[in-house]
Order: sequence, then structure tokens, then C-alpha cells
Amino acid sequence: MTRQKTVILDVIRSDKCHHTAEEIYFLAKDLLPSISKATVYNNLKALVDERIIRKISGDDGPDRYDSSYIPHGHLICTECGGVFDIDLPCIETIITDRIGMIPESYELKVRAVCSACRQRAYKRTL
Amino acid sequence: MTRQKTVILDVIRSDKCHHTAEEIYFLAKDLLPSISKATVYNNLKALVDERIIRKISGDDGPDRYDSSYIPHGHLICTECGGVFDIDLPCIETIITDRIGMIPESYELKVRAVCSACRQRAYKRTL
DNA sequence: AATATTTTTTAGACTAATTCTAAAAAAGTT
DNA sequence: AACTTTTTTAGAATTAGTCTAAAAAATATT
Repeated sequence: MTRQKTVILDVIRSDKCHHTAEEIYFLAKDLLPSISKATVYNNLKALVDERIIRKISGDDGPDRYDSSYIPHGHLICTECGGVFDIDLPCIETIITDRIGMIPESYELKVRAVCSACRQRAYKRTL
Repeated sequence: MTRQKTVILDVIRSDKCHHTAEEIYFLAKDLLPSISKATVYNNLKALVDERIIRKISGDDGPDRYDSSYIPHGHLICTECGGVFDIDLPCIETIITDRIGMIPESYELKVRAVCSACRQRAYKRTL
């Protein structure tokens, strides 16, 4: 654990939203101005390999990073583009049954309107 | 349906493997040498919007395209990198129950060793 | 069928995200 | 402290994909 790796992990854990590498780079720069972009990418990859964080591969934009490695899905809002966690406890069992082995990891991305946007759309109809 | 769009769709449907845009471009070029990269990207996007094909966002490499829009998951082999279809019929219901609406679409990527690689590994131990 | 309008294609420039490189710095070893 | 290994840094390089403006093709209009 180097100073820069700690800072990167702190940034990722500092709020619940799923940042991009670029965002993490700038946030880390505030805490450790000398940090370089390559270090951010290197450490993000290392943290993913060590199963400390998780990468959410971008639907269109850049990849995002999730502070938790605990398996869960992501809802990508088709209105606002936001990424939200959704837990789907039984999915791992279904996958394991289907492929006949415990998967190394899995990623579920659901595209739908998030509840905030749905609420907003509903209010517009009143 | 232009000539180039037809060619692109033919290429995608010509075999069961999940090609990248670049691969589709070269395969389409064999059938229609004047075709340009931009046309391939434009039409792939159009075909995805029309729900004729599906995009599998790259785990590391570039995005790949699936000739079927019928919902199903993908197994990404951690040994050989191959992408294989897996059908998980109940997943859509689970998602719908969980988020309280039918999702626009979803994508499930499972990382595990494919059966061919597992077989190969097993043979090595004999 | 000729003309006008709209859509699509093309080649290549451009951009964004990520990776690579080689030297410097830091960390760990004997 | 001297040596070895690992990590960091800055910036160049690469890759995947997008944008642009002109040409071509398709479609609609007379």
C-alpha cells in the first residue's frame, strides 16, 4: 500500500457514487497534487485485481469504479445517465447452477428509468 | 435498408461469434470494398437502436456485437477471452420484480472458465 | 424522366479514454 | 549504506470511436 494507492481508495470510498478514472484522478490530485494519471489507472487496475473494488464497464462513456466488491447489479438510468446499485441476491446462484461452477465475477447492468426520474416524469403529468 | 447496412447485418449473422466493429468492418470490406469505418459504426448504432442486434460492452477490449436481440447473458472466458452466449430465462423476471418495471434492456456478463478451457485444463492433469 | 430534397456514405481529421515508456523516486533487502 | 525491486511520474503513443464536410445514393416532387 503506497501513499497514492491509499489516496485513490479513500477517494473511491469517500462517497457512494461511481466515479470515472478521470474524476478519481482530479479528486486524488486535491489530496496529493503530485499524483499522475498513470498511477491512478495502474492502481485502479491493481485494486480490481485484488478484488477490493469493482469496475463497471461503461455503457457509452468511460468506465466507472464501485467501492464495493460485493456482487450486486447496476441500474443505468436511461433518462439522467446515473448509475445506481441494485442488489439481486439470487442471481449468483442462478449463474452457478447454469454454468456448473462459481463464476470468477459477474456484472449486471440494467437500463431503465431510475425512481427519481420516474417521479419527476409523473409530476409533469399532474 | 441500404446496401451497406444489409452487408453489415449479413456479416454479423454469418457466424455465431461476437465480432468487434473493426472485425465487422474488414469482413464487410470483403463484400463491399468501398465501405467505410464510419458507416460501420453508424449502422451498428442504428441496428442497436432498432433492436435488431445487441451491443456487448467490452470488458477490456472493444465492444462486440451480438446478432440476436433476444435477452441472454454472456460468459467471458477468463482463460481464452472468448465470449459465449448463456441463456438465463428467469433473470428478466427477477429484475422486473426488483425494480418494479420492465427494464429497457439488461446485460449480464459472467467471468468464468469456458467449458473448452476447463476440459483442456482437466486433460493436462491426467 | 428531370429536378429537388433528404438521407447515407465516404475519407480522413479529431477526440476521449486508456496504455506504454523510460527515467526518477520510493520502498524493501542484505 | 549499497543494491535490488517496485512504484511513480510526465508525457508520448495507441486504440476505439466520433465528427465533419463533400460526394453519392435514395426518395419525393413536378
